Amino acid sequence: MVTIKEIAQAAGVSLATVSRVLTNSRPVNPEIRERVTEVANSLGYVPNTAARALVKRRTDAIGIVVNNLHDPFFHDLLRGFEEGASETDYTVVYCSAMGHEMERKQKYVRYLSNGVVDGIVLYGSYDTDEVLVRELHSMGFPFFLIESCVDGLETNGFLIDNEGGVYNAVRYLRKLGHRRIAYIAGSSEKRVCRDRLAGYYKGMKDLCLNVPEDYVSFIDQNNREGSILMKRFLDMPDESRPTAVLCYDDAVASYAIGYALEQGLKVPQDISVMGFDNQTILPDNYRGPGITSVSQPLYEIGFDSIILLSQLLNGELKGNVTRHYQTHIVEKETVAYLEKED
Amino acid sequence: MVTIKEIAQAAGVSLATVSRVLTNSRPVNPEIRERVTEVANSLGYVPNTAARALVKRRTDAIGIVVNNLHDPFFHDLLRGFEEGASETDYTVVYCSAMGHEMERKQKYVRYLSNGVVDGIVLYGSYDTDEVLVRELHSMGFPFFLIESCVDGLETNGFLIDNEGGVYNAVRYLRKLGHRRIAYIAGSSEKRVCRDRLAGYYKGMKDLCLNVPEDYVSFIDQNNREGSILMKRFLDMPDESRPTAVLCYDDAVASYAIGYALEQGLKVPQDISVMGFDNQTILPDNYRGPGITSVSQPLYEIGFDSIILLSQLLNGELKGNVTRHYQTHIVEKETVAYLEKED
DNA sequence: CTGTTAGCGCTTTCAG
DNA sequence: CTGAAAGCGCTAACAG
Repeated sequence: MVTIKEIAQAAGVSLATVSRVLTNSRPVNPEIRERVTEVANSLGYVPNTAARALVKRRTDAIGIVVNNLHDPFFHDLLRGFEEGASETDYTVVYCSAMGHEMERKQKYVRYLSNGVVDGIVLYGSYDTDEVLVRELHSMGFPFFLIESCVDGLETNGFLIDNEGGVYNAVRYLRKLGHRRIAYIAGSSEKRVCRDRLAGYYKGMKDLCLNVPEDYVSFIDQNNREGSILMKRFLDMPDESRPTAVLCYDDAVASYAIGYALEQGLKVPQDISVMGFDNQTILPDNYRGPGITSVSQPLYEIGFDSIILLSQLLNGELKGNVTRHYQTHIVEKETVAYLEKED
Repeated sequence: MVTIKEIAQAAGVSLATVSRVLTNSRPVNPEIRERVTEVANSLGYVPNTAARALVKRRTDAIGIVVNNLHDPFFHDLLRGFEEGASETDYTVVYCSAMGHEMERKQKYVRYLSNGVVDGIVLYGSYDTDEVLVRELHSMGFPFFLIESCVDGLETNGFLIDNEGGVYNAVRYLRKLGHRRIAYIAGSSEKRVCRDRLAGYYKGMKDLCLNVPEDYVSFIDQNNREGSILMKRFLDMPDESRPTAVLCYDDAVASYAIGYALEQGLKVPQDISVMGFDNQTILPDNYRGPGITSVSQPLYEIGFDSIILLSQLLNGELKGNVTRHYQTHIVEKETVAYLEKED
């Protein structure tokens, strides 16, 4: 490893001078400046991030921590992060925890938050993340939450109106004539999923629609279970079988639709299905009809989070930033108009 | 920020003792050990990564650098990286350069390679990456290349037999009766693309098949161009129109097929199309038939690269590691058997 | 078993 | 404009 000490010796100047040249922090005799630059280049000098971070207490880097980076759900968000990154001078690094693994997520956050990056964007609403958030908060470390918040803590972040999104979806289905609307819910360990489920209940209640107990089912581990949950709905007797299935997630919707199609049914003619997120890319190379979905602006959220965090780090932002994003329904091909119903 | 100094004061011991407790590096009186641990916890101590890295000259982290992390191409590779990461104790971070941006890639590599991670996995075969590779090499920094190599440099890495893969694809198509086989090639700035194209030419030559000049066309910027290149093939007169189009990439194949389908043609009945990579997820929510493809073991490559790099860092590997992965053809739905031809 | 001390590589006062 | 020196937070000898 080449250090500034070696450069100083080779150029016959002091450490301080080399540092000044390399960081452009103070005027230096042009001749010396050139000599030092030359020596540094010829020696292949690369500044030591750790040493610099230690003394400057800043790294000019931002970290992004998510679960399951490979999930196609992240496609749009990632595009946003990447575009955002190229708009700032910050170096951007990503960390991915598998599954719900909170230990690893914590490990990543700790690794990053002390001398590796200046700020963190944390994505996700697992309840277990609360520990991390509190830790970051009490350290006074700058961070930005997406889809997450902790009671009683003033934090910067973006929230999506998940409850309202599903609520509107229920109304939308009702307007198209549906009354028997079932729901596939996500893990109750995620606030996002609970909010969406609440939106479903609220919508059904406000529209005076009946919610039989077996109209709500939960994904346990994996979105693939969407297919078996769909089977349950389809196996119900004609008079009680739902005419529409609302899914907390496009991925689940894709598996649910996939199952129906496999059974020789037509979507939406035989059953309507609706998702959430309006993901541009779906898992397992889904090839069914375009999924009508509650859309959230994932690209913008990714992009804006980087921009805002960088402004936060530069002190360009006063006070806390909390932004609420609204959703809107994107009509595609999986919801049918119901002529009339009993 | 809580430092070990503060802990030392609060616990009434020396810095060294605190360090010993926290790193478990040496025997410490159990009573003191407990007291220190307690104080550290109550103060919310988190070790400073930068300071530790500086003195230990190791961070127990690995960096992965790619272009366009959001590209669905990376899905399988990412899964491999993530699984690999959870098998080791290394912290794994990802960096993504947009497009071909070599400057940013270099910036990331420099950032990482000095006090942030102990080793880097570099993915990609852009010719411009050679500079980075040489830099890493001359620094003596441990790194691992996927799909990349530099003439005259002994490096660790994985290579895929791209040329052989396309060569076999040509033979496969020929066996099914195809003689008029066209090729859509990728950017000639990537060695991978050049190798695949070479495989095409070699295959065509060995099988004594004619390659009219307009049978080979190049993607310029974006894989979406696959559709206009397909149009060119389809617009050719009956007697010279290719019966099969071989694409350097599944993404391109998906756009090419998409165009044909839009024109009301049937794939493979009207034209056969074949891709490369056997990606499980395709861009823009492709919904055509399953693409017959030359498969490379992306998941394994991702997984193994992490494992091997970690072994390399732990000195468990002697000499350089270079592994060659073979490809195999995965038959799906986009290639037809040609009854007979003129 | 514990404390003191010397750095890791770099930036940044403070003198000159 | 330049150099000497202090020190960022931590670990690793080296003494005790």
